[in-house]
Amino acid sequence: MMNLSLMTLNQTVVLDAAIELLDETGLDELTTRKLADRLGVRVGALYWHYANKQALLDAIAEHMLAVASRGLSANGTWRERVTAFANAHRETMLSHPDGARVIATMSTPGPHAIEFLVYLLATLASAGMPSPEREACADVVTSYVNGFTVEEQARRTAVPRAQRDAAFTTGLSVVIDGLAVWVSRTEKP
Amino acid sequence: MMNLSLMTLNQTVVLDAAIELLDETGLDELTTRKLADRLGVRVGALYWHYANKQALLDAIAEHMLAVASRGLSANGTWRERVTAFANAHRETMLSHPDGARVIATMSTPGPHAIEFLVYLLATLASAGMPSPEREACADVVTSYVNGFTVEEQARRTAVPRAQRDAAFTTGLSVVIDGLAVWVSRTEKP
DNA sequence: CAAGTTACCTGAACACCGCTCAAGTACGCC
DNA sequence: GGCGTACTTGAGCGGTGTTCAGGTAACTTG
Repeated sequence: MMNLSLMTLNQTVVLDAAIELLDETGLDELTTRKLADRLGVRVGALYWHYANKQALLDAIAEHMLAVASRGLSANGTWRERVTAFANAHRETMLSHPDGARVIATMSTPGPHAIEFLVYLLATLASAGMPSPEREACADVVTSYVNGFTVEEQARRTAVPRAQRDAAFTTGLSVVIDGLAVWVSRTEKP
Repeated sequence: MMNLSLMTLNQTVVLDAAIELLDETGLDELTTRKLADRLGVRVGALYWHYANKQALLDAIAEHMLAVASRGLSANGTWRERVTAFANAHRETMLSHPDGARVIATMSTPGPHAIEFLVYLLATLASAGMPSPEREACADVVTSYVNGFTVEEQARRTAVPRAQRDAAFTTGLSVVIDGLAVWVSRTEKP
C-alpha cells in the first residue's frame, strides 16, 4: 500500500508541502491536519520528521534565509552592500504570506540565518566600524527591516507596493546616513 | 448570589485581571478560561464585556500606550524629544511580559496609540522635516524600536539589562544622527 | 529463504483553545 | 407585584498541537 503521492515522506517533502500551504492560505491556516491531508497522511506521521510545529516553521525560515543569502555579493561599497542586505531581507519576508512573522518568530537561528547576519557584520567591519558598536549598528539595520516589514505585511492595507517601496528606501537611507556618521566619526580621530 | 470578588464584572475589572494574568504568566498562558477562573466566573461572561479576545488584547495595548504618552513632554530639542519617545515606547513594552508582542499585534490603533504617534510626527515637524519624508522618518523610529524590543523580549537570553540598554541607546543614536542629516539637508537649500 | 530488526505510519485518543447561545437569575423601575 | 433590562451560566461546537501503542512494510542477516 502506497500513499497518494507515490512517495515516501521525508523532511524535504514535508517542508515543500508546508511552504505550498503557507503560500496558498497564510500562516494561520497552516495547521498540522491540513498539512497531513495535503500529503495524504495522518497527523502523527509528521512528527516522525519534525519534532514539533515550531521546528517545521524554523525549517521554513531557514529555507527563506538560504535563498536570501544566495543573492548577496561581496563586491561594492559598504553602503551598497548594506542596501543589498536590507532589500534582500525585506524581499525574502515579502516572498511568502506572513513571511515576516515566520522569520520574526523563528526560535533558533540556523546556519543560513547566521551566515546572513555575518554578511552584514562583515560589511560594517569592512567600513571600519569597531567591535562594540558594530553589533549595535547591525541591530539597527535588522531591527528596522524587521519592524518595517512585519508591520507592512500585518496591515492588509491597500497602500500600493511602489509607495511602500519608496517609504522603505527613504527609511533605509536615514539609517545608512546614520551609520555613515558613525563610520566617519570613528575613522577620523 | 454574588461572585467571589463581591464585585460585578465590567470592562475595567476584566482588563485589570487580564493585565495581572499577563504579568504573572505571559501572553501564551493568558487564556479566556484562566481569566474567567481568576474572576470567579464562566468563560461566556467575558464575551458580554469584550467582543473577542483580540478586543481585550487591544484594550491592554491601549492602556499601555496611555501610560507611555503620559510621560512625554513638549519641551526640549527635537533630539531630546525623539529620544524620550523611543525610550518611553521601549520601556512600555518591557513593562509587561510579551508587551512588545501585545503592542505589535494590536489590530486597530486606538486614540492613545494615535496620540502617541502624533507626538513623534509633531516633533519631526518642529524640526523642519517636510511632509512626505516625515512619515517615513517616523516609521524608521517606530520600526527600530519595535524590531529591537520584540526581539529583545522574545529571546529570553541572559544578556544583562544594562548591556541591552546600551545597545538600544547606541542604535537610537545612529537613527537620530541619520534623521539629523535629513533635517540639515532639507533646511539648508 | 526465514527470521529479525529497523523505519515509518495509523488510529485513537488527550488536553487544551476561542467562541456561541438558549436558558436562567438578579436587579431597578413603573 | 410585575416587567424589562443586564448580566451570567451551562453546555457544547469545532478547532488546535501533541502523544503513543500497535501495525505494516522493507531491509538485513544467519
